[in-house]
Amino acid sequence: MKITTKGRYGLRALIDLAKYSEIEPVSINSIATRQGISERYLEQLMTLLKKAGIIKSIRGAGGGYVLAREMSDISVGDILRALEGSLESVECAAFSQEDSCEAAGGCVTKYVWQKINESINRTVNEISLKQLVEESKAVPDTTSSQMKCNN
Amino acid sequence: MKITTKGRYGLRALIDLAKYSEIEPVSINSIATRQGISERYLEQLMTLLKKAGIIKSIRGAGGGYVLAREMSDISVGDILRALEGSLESVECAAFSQEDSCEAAGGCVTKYVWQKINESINRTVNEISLKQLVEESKAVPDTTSSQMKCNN
DNA sequence: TCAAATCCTAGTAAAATGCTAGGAATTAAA
DNA sequence: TTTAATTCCTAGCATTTTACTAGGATTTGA
Repeated sequence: MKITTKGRYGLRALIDLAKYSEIEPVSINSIATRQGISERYLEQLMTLLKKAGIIKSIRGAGGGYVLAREMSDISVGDILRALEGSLESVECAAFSQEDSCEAAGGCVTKYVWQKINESINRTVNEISLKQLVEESKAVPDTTSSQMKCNN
Repeated sequence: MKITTKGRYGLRALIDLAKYSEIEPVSINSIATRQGISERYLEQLMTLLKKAGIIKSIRGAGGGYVLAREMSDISVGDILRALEGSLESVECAAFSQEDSCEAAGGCVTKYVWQKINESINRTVNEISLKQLVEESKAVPDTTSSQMKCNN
């Protein structure tokens, strides 16, 4: 029931990207340096975010990444699902098709998993990247690379 | 971000235990058979539930387990936390003591993790074992050992 | 005494996590 | 046209976690 480094680093990277990409594309290297994340590892996270249509890449010298759409239109849910895969706490066949699970009728725990899933997704869908970027601009700028915290 | 077999099997086992322990203690073997769970593995889950004060054990022949308190007083949150450890999606030093984390002041993602944590815990704390047992009694009895589903 | 049960410690194969490594392809600028 | 900066792609790999299995000690009702 933990969010992995993919989600944690990736969200931080994306806030960083959003802040710095208004003028020009932001390179993996610059994000990695500011955030204290391995460049090679971050590269893989950017690929996931790109596949999900959250960021766009610009290749070649002077290239980098920019947001693929408005910050206000990107939710933390979109970001975490892109990075972590489904946020479902339990993946239950009965959720998509009741009859795809033999037990569905007699399964009680199903309701528990569904409620957890709904509450997680509702929560992360309600927070937009824009909110976080604004919060981040309002706050003193601790260079993350200097901190021990890896969340 | 997944609930493991500990939480999934353990919750099912506890619903089973609650249903069958009204008259006499229920043995690991009988739960394991009804639920199609490895006896030896279930043993370890029962230890976790016991340590958490959710069930009591009665040793020796004819022994087994019973609930340590009223079903209505046991939440799914209590059960899952006992089995999975903390349900926090991210464990952040700043949650307990703001100053125990150097980054705390400048950390933005912190708010995201906290909201996810709160929503998960609120959700599972609201569901009682009693509700699930009643639901289970109301529903046709699919022997879980016959089903492929391992949730 | 015996058998049914919990209790306790350890081991272990498979999967997931969190990286690292090497180089190919693209492109702006010198 | 070369060079340097960048993304893109595939693979490898050590460590940790998961999901068990194994062996036996201990307790206790019949």
